[in-house]
Amino acid sequence: MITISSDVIRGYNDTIILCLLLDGPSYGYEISKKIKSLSGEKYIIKETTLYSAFNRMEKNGYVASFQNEDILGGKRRTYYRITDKGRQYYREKCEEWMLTKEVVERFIKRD
Amino acid sequence: MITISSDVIRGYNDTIILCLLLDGPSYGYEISKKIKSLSGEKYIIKETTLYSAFNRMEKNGYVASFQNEDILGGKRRTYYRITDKGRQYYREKCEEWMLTKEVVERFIKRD
DNA sequence: TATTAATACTACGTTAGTCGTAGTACGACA
DNA sequence: TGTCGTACTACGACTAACGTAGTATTAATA
Repeated sequence: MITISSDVIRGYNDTIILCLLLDGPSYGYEISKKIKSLSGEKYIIKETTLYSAFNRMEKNGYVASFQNEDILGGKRRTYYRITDKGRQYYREKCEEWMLTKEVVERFIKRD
Repeated sequence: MITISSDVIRGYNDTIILCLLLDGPSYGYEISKKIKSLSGEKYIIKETTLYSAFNRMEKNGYVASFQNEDILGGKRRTYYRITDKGRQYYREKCEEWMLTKEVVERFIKRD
């Protein structure tokens, strides 16, 4: 089965994560499961990649984190929510994606 | 004007270069001009990126280089031609592109 | 004819994202 | 009691792309 290598998806990890956060706050493990299932198991993000993306994006102000203090039989987690700045960044990356798609196809399609 | 950042196209530089070499042997400067014009100036590859891609791909056996000994008023250049292995790699990357496109759109489109 | 612009590279150290490996800790279930 | 799943964190390695700089030849222009 063909899967997606980290090299080719690299530029879109942040965008994918932000997109999933549009639905509401989430945390590492949940995000990684969602990426796996929504991609039809074609892309499995590495834990280290995911958590370093969270750190990077928090530094950049695209996401904000909080702890789930109200643990009702659950485990302690670090939740992330998307910020307004993150929403803006997401929209820009979507536009860039449309453009990238167009341009790459101009080269790819000529086979 | 929106342009394409190196981060998002990163995974496809080699594929784009190989694609242009399908037309026949070429060299650095020519490839960079072609990328610029074919992309509608939306993507301008850096010289260092381009030449290091050539080196990498030659090491991997995707391209082979030769000098233009027969200079007729032209400059000395290093030409690259795509190999069979490179053609195979190109085809694989095209398939991976189709898949990546599908998967990324699954996330991007939900806005 | 002198100078500038365009061509065609090469060298080198830096940065940033991903990776591999490893380890911690808690809860559920058998 | 032990294993599996969950939910992370730490750390060093790797590599593609970057910025900057410099070299050398040819073509165009003043």
